[in-house]
Amino acid sequence: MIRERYLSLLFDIPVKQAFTYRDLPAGEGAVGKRAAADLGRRQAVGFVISVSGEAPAGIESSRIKTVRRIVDKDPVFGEDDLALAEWMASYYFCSTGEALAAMLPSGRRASAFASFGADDMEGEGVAPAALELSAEQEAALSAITSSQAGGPPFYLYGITGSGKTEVFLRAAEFMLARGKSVIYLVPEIALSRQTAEAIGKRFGGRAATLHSKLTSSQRLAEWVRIRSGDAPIVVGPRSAVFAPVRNLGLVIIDEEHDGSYKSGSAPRYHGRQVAMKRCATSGAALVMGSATPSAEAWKLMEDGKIRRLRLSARLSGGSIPEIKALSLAQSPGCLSRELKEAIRETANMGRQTILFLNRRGFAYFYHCGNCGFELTCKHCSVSLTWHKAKSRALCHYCGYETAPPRACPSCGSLEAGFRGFGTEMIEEEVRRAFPDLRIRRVDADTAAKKGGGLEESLAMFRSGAVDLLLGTQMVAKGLNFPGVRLVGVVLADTGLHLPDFRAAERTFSLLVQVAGRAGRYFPDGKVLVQTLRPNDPVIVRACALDVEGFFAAELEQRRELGFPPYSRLIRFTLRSRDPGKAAAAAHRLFEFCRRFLPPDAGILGPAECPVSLIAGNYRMQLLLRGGNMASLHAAAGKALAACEQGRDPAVYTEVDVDPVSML
DNA sequence: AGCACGCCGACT
DNA sequence: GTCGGCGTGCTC
Repeated sequence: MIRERYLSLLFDIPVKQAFTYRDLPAGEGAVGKRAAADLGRRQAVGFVISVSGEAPAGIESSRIKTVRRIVDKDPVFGEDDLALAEWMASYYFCSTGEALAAMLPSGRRASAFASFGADDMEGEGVAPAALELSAEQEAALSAITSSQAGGPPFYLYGITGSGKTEVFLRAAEFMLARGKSVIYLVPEIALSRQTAEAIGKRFGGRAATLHSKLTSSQRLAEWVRIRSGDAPIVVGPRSAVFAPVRNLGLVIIDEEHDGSYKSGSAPRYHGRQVAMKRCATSGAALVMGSATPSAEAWKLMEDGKIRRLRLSARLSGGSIPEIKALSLAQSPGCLSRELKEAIRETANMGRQTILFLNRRGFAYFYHCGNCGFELTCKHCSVSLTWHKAKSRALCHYCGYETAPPRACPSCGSLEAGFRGFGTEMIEEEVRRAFPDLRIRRVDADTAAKKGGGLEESLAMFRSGAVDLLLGTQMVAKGLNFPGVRLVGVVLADTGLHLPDFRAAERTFSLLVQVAGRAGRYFPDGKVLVQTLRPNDPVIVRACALDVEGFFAAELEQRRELGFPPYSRLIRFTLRSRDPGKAAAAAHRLFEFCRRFLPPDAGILGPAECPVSLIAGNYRMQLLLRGGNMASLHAAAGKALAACEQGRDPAVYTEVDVDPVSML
């Protein structure tokens, strides 16, 4: 008689516990495969992490169900993958099942794998012509190719157009030639088409690209192709860091500073952190690059823990464009006289303009000039934004909308209304000022329309059918087009005063990236930055492209305030319908943290989150801060475990290790 | 995370 | 009297 076999399954649920099932009679269950099973009243796919002949202790035999079906013929994860998932689970306080789900192809969202064949390459070519490398590029490449396993990571630091991509590609070629695999991370595949195309051209059928618009069968097929070794180079966003390549030799992180490398939902991992872990265990090299490194990376370079490879020369003779800050303080509208003149001049030359804005909507907030009242969302605490096309005020967090009051609801004054700059408002002003120009607006609203509003707009812009492109960060894609001469940043300081210690870093980075790209693609052009504070050092240094100066000042400030990179953070968010319960839970957690925290570490809060109410949930936050992540982490773990006993079930606790966004 | 069970407000 | 809101608890 065949002995019964028991499978231990992990599921993609926030439950840190394995579930035992009986294997099918044929005994197909094996470690590393997925199994469909009844979990409660629903069916779910779990990951088999162990097989045993012994009945498990601590559960009556009658409660053990039999697995419905074994999904995979061959295992989809191995011991090393499980080890990585377990590391993620402990580091990011998620379940191992959630970590595995993020790593594997049928995981809930995003990550899809597609082959990048020659037929996929449309659009203007990114010349893969094997030009000779500059001396700096050569030096950087040889530093990377001669590195030893276990050595420090490298950082290609240089302005846009200094040839980082070419060094990345050569380093990749070097690894492939030695039979090793390469993972090439890019911020968001939609925003990195150029890079994806360059890699597709360079490596053809050996490259796989990940993106979200694929069927699950295509996904799995590509995943198998990568795992089999047929696609030794993989390009994709943060989830590509899990690509099941064989014999990993190199991980590249392009635009390292980009916030999209940090996952916004469980498991809240950082692609850079996972890459470091994978490289450390596999002995692969790690190379990052950006014109505007993150403050964390900059500090590591200063300390010599990351090797900085500087690319200072601008290739192909491109010069840096004129970057000028314009004060908007006196201007009645949202376009200064000088910006209007530049738009006119550009149009007269038959060239194109891009206007940048980092906020959507017609206006920012409802503001009463008499009593100072602001209209905010009744579910969330953020300002409502006026959408003229809908004639409604709406909340960008929960979607609540309402008709805006004519008079101030607080004091009845008629001096109340919407103030600020949004894409719609600017569109209106630009259209009024330039009725003869063909203007197109691109933002989250227009891009969300199916039929590819964004792609269509960009195609029109590229072909010259549009004179002026207007929109949020996503119009950055248009910066690659040769017809562009003028880039206007409508209000540079909008992000500067957010309640986030990284606000200056992000504003600086955005401005330098915009200016750098503008310079790369139209060196004869102009970048005009409108600001209410033309003398703000962040704006001044951004306009001067003074990265060193910015970080010298910024790091000094971070050091004084004790923020990263001079400390590490763990953020707890406690949310509940009931503000009192959220606050009580936050205080309870605070007490436990205080008990377990080492003396050199501190606690910030508990305090209301900067956005204290989202979709009817009150949010409190608690920040643990310390110089040593290991002890901080241990204390957080103990505090959370202690909180489990007698916790209020009406409060949800979220943990974010190394948070990137504090909003 | 789902998903059901369960206990309080406005409808045929 | 029921339909349905979402608060609470469990999942081998």
